[in-house]
Amino acid sequence: MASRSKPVSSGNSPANSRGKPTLRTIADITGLAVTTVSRALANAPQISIETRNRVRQVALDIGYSPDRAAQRLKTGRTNVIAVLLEPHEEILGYGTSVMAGIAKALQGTAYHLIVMPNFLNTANIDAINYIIRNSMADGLIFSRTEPLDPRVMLLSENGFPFVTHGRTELATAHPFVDYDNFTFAYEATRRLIAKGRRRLALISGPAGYTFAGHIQHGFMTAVREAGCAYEILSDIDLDSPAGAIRDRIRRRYAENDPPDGFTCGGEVCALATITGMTDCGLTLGLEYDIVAKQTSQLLGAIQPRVDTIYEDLTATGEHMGRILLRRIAGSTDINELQLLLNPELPFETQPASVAD
Amino acid sequence: MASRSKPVSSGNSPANSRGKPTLRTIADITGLAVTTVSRALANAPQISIETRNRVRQVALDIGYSPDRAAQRLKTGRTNVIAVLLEPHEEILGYGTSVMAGIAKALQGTAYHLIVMPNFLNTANIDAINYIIRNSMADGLIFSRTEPLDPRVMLLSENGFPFVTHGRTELATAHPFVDYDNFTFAYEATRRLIAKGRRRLALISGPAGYTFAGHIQHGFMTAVREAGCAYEILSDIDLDSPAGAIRDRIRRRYAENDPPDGFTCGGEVCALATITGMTDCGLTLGLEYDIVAKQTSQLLGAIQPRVDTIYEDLTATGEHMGRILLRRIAGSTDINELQLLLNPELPFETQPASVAD
DNA sequence: TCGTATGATGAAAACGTTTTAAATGGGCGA
DNA sequence: TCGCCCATTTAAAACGTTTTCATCATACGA
Repeated sequence: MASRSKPVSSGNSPANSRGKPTLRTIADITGLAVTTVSRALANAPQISIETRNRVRQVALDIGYSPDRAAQRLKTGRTNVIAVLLEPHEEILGYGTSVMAGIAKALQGTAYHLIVMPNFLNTANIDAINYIIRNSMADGLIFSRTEPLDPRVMLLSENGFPFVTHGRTELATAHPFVDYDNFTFAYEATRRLIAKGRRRLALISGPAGYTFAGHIQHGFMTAVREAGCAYEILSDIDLDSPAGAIRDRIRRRYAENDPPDGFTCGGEVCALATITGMTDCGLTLGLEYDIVAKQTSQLLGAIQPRVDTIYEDLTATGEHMGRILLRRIAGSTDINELQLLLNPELPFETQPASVAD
Repeated sequence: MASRSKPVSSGNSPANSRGKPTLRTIADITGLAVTTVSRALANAPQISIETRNRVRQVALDIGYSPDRAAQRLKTGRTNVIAVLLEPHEEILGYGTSVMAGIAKALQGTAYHLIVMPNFLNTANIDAINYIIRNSMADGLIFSRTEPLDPRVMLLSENGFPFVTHGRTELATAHPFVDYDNFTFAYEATRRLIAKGRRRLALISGPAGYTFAGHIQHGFMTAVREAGCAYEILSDIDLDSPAGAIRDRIRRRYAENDPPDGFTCGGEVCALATITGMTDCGLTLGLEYDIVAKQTSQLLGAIQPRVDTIYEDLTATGEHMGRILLRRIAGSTDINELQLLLNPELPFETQPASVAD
């Protein structure tokens, strides 16, 4: 009894020792117990509806918000989503767009987005191990999957919630959002063919990534259907510095039977290709054409004559965020955890967008 | 006595209920008290050196790492740095570069980087208020300051540690990292003049931001020194869509005395300018010149004839991170909390880089 | 031999939550 | 009237740290 008898509504005592209102503050004001307040705020059915409302009102009045550290300590949930940032993502705002999307999905939830950059250019399996072992997040998002991605395997084995940007060829299904790069490359290449181009070249993603294979597959399917000459430009890929791509194009043009149509997996690489061709005295739309994947507004304005197919990275991020939340909430229904975005459809009409 | 007598080294008991080793685990293994273990790991001088080593070894062996939530709850420190992400930062990887730099500075420390995107296009004063009130981070980083930036005022008043990318004109000094945009614009414009250009135009930052003023000031100083004709292109700025800039250039060229030299504050805007001029039948390096600020490898490779002056955003981020850590650690020495990066010097030779 | 300074360790409380288990009191059937 | 159940509410423990204060040898000067 002598120990801490309830101060019975200490009136205007607004906060605790640190100055921030806590459950205890609300308890003192309402005359309820901390337990009750906690339950009321959690909307527990066992608390009477009047009490719930009263508590909520007081919480609002004094500007209460729960202490994340305490919640995390008690529940074991971190309320954190981690995104692995790759060096390649610096270019053209890939990372920023995706993160903006993720953040959008996380808006209004208790989740925060933390960024874990991968400095070592290694596969970031160590970072993932670290995150799992120290339970630093409730879920993980990363991009650029490989067909047999060791990161996916590690996470799957540990039952750690994650979503990838990109698919794998692993037996066990896992949550992902992916852009249909096959269709992209197929359609892009067909557009070149429709423009009358017959000697086609592809600048694809870096070898080893699943999406690079999809792009090549789409390209190959289109050129074989049409029976065109084709080549996949060696020594360079989407991640190559623009200068390297430009030089490669110049070199290629000096050789026999240069391409007259380019399927480019990215904007920078399209610009670099144009630069190289311009240096050789060729004009886009006249002697050759380009169809490129577009992920920003840059290309459309700079080079309107580059035909593009759009990939909405912010939407991708938003989908990944939503799917991850579902996964964390316990969903195992793979249908609502996987999403293949269609190059044609705008964001609004995508299925998962209306799912919740 | 009956209560919890020490299990005296329960041998191979590796972890707690949740499966993660804790201080208690180490305490049980070593036979020490939790207090002692905590102190040993904190390298407290009162703990004998042998004990410290032994504890550290055991911690290493069992893969202990402290629970952030518990630390945070107890100490009130979050070990989190928040960075406010602006919409404009999607373009050309500004945000990603800066974040990569910040993360680099945070590497090896206990700090995590969390991203708070600013969706409302408003001044993000609300987000900052939220961060302060709920003590969601130990420090804050944001960019694009205004001369009388209300965010800076709010944070200063609350004594909340922060670093800005950009200066203000407020009376009370605050930590910042800034690029010397005056010198950039001054030198850029002088280069145009040196190339013989005499009708100069500027595409500056959006009105209202401090750095836009600096750029204009540098530009004006150079053109007045040389007595050239000049103009600051109205209706557009660095943040304008590339298409808008291109159109504006075309329109301007249709009028009297079009410019023959452009000082561009960014790469996209330089490319858009080139596009507009090309549309008017003009060739870069022949009829006109451009000097632009470069923040990526894009422009150099695409348009080598654009003269550029480099701003290293990753380095900027790294400096901001380091300065913020100093500030959080309690430094009030304004000399080591402010840094004006010189356009000429490469990163390695900057003062703050060697400071620690 | 005693008291005390010293160097090392330990017990317990606290941070703010959630959760398990228990208490309270009224209503109701028998 | 009694016992029981239901609807609410509460007490207390726990999550894993850090920190305040206390304990305990041991050594030391007298």
